[in-house]
Amino acid sequence: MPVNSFEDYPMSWKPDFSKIKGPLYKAIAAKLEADIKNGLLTPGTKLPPQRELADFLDINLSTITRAFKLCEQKGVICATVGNGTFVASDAAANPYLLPEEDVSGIIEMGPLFPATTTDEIVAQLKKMISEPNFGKLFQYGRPGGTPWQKETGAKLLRKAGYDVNPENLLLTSGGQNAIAAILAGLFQPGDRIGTDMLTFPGLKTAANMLGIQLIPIQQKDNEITEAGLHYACKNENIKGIYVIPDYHNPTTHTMSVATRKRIALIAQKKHLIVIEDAIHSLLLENPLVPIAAYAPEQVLYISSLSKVASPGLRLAYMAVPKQYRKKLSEALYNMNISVSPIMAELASRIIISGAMDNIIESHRTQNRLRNSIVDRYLKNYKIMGEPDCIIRWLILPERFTGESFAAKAYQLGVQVYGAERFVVGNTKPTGAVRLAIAAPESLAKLEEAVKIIKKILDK
Amino acid sequence: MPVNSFEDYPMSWKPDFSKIKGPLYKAIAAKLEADIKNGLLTPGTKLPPQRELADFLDINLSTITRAFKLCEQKGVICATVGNGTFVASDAAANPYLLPEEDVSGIIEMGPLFPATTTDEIVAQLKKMISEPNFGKLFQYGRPGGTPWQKETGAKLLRKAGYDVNPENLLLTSGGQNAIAAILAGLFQPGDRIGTDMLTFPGLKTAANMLGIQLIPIQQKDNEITEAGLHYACKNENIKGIYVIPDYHNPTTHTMSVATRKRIALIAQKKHLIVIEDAIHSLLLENPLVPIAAYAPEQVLYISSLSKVASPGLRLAYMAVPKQYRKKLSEALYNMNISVSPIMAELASRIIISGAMDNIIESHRTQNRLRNSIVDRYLKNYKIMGEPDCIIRWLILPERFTGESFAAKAYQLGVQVYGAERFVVGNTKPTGAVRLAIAAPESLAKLEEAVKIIKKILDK
DNA sequence: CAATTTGTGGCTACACATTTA
DNA sequence: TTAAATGTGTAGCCACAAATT
Repeated sequence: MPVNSFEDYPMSWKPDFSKIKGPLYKAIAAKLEADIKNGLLTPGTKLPPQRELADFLDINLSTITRAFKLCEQKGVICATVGNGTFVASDAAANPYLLPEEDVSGIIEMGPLFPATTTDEIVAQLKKMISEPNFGKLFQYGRPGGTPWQKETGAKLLRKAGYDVNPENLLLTSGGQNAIAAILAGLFQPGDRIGTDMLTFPGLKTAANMLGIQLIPIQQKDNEITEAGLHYACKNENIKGIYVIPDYHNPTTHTMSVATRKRIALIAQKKHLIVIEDAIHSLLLENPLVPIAAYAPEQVLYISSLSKVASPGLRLAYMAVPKQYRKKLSEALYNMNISVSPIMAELASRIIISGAMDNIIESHRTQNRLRNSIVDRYLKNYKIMGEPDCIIRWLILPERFTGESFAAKAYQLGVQVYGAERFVVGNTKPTGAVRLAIAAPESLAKLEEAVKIIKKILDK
Repeated sequence: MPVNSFEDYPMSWKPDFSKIKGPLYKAIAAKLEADIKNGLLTPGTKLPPQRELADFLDINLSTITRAFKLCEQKGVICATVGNGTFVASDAAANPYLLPEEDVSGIIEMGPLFPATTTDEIVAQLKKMISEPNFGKLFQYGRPGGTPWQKETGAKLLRKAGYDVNPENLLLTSGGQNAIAAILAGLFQPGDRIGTDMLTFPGLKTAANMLGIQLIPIQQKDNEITEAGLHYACKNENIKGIYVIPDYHNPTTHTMSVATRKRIALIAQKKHLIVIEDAIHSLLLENPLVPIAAYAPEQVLYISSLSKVASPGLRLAYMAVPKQYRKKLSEALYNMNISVSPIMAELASRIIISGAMDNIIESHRTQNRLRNSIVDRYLKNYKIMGEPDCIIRWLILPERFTGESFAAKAYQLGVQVYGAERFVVGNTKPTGAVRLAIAAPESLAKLEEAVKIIKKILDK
């Protein structure tokens, strides 16, 4: 029985556990999660201090801590020493960026579809298929890729500004596959990874599934600060960081050389595992040198073909420091055994033949064209993103939140994603939406969508 | 300081923690793991009781328990109430069944390569590629597959004796991918899954990576017993089971109908998640009805194309009960986004066109031919496995362990895998080796390998 | 069948470090 | 700068239940 009555105290959460059965801490965690999911506790709400709650429930502080830890690992709350515990900002948002099942009537600017140029790929496949030994590719592939596939991969990465030894490459079934392998193979449940305050939702969902926590790192001008990174290392005990150096998803920001060098240096000193997602790097005409080049022993550099060549290839190249190679090969094996040998071979030929250059160039042309349409209509609004980029980041007027704008747009026939989907931890979401400019099936559809967006903004 | 001196007691492990820094339980766990890995403690060794160790080290019992729990989750020890704690039987074996990097001079009968018949597949691909809309397949695929791909998948599963609603199918990038998705999506670290005493190593490694424990279930005549399963539910608190009903890997056993029904019934009663790996089922001319058919709401049924069509397709069909569909789709998305749309389409056409029947039939013919060679030489030994099966399970004379035989065979130029690689928990490994009869590149090579094996046995 | 052995898991106690005021 | 607020993590206590003797 509580010694004091707390009925007068303003506590944001006053659960009742008088008639529960089973472990207390699990019941508390379950109730907390349920109350968040059903909207009783809204994102950003500050929970009562653990001590106060323990007192109120007349149980030990540690029992609350354990309950809260469970919820924190599920990503529904965020706790900071000295500051308190908060309901996570994205607790209510759906982080899975899947295309809608029924898209009739809706112009899709949500999922990150790239421009489509497949003729050269099909041509290469046709050539390949008529060769006498082609059938052999339907047998097992080599886990992580063959030496020649790695060599062509290295050739591609060089175009992105990273001169890597082919031996250090592993092939994966796409960028997401690489990320999942890194998380499952190099991290444990409960481990922490530092990220930008807004980041790629595929990382969020994978980390969440594997019980790995994402910690937003303090930023200035869209870049991680040195102090913020040091802080996260020392006080948040992060084991690694995830960054998107070029055309950041969703903010489109390209990281400065100074920050790249700084991150590399700190990573080396603190033995951080750096996940460098170069998802868009090949879209840049003159890519900056990646962090991986400054700290090759610390950085897992991922170069996916989805956005620069074709998502259907389901292929990415990952540069892996020697110290992590064995664990990562095993993780990839555990998840997929090997990449598709046909796709791996096809990709190699596209790279070697020079077709890849044409493909990338045609993507750029398409992207520029589409961005010029976007600019034509939205130039008076704050809209981030460069001509070669496949996304734009629209900062909204005060009166909108990301989600409210997205909902309005959906009503009028355009799907966009609000900032809430990209938010990490208890970062306050900015009022912004991401526009996937390459997703609409035609330029006309894109124009139609942009007009609708403009109309909402103008109103 | 310990009150008593334990120097006279026969303790199998007497670590010293007088000058450690950092958390005690972590130090204990690390030391234990290290002593197992470096061979100081051998597989099967009984460790001192937790109480005794706690007394000896003059610390609390719970601290030992916590340390042991860490090691148990890594799979290096196995604890049973009332019985004690043992070093895991496979703590020293390499569970990754990868082909050797340098295979020169060695006949490969280790990794589970299937027979190779690719002409029909290549022909289908050629037809497909010349169609006008082929290029569209290089865009993003639908996560989990398109409706028509699911329908053809259902058609295939019907051949294996499972009449499933296409809606309940998900496509995965192979059988291992399906397993990984199930483990990551439906289980938590620390959860337990019941298995046979010997099982597929790909399950072992994936479970190990994800912190999921495998619990061997008591068997009789190579089949899980009802009592054993009840026991595991009640006392080991298993959340699911993993079974290979047809041509079990590695023992080649095909499960009786009675046991299938029994497992289905218990699964329904105890709400077990049943993972039914039908990896070889399509190789049987008249497959038995799977467990899934008796308990469709409990069973995840996996039908991979690797062993019956081609590993290069990197494709499997998974029948998923409605209650698990969302979580599994998300898990697959987190690991791979989607299957390769080209491979999925190709597989569908192979199935619809009837080419799949020819492919499977030609695999059977090849397998029978190879098995007849094996039988010719080894008929006087205890060798399990039927004519259509791609593996054989050779029970060794007393004087061999699986590993010792495998080592001897390797010396003489044949790679086979010893029982140790398949063992779960602290099961005592039987003296046996698995022969992958379809792996040698030619019949001549197979014959050469079998001769060598016979010579070792005859000696 | 009873006593003993042995591991399990929940809750508690407490020292500590950081953040905020 | 100091004191109060607040979360973290290790170690300890204890009731319990299964397996063995």
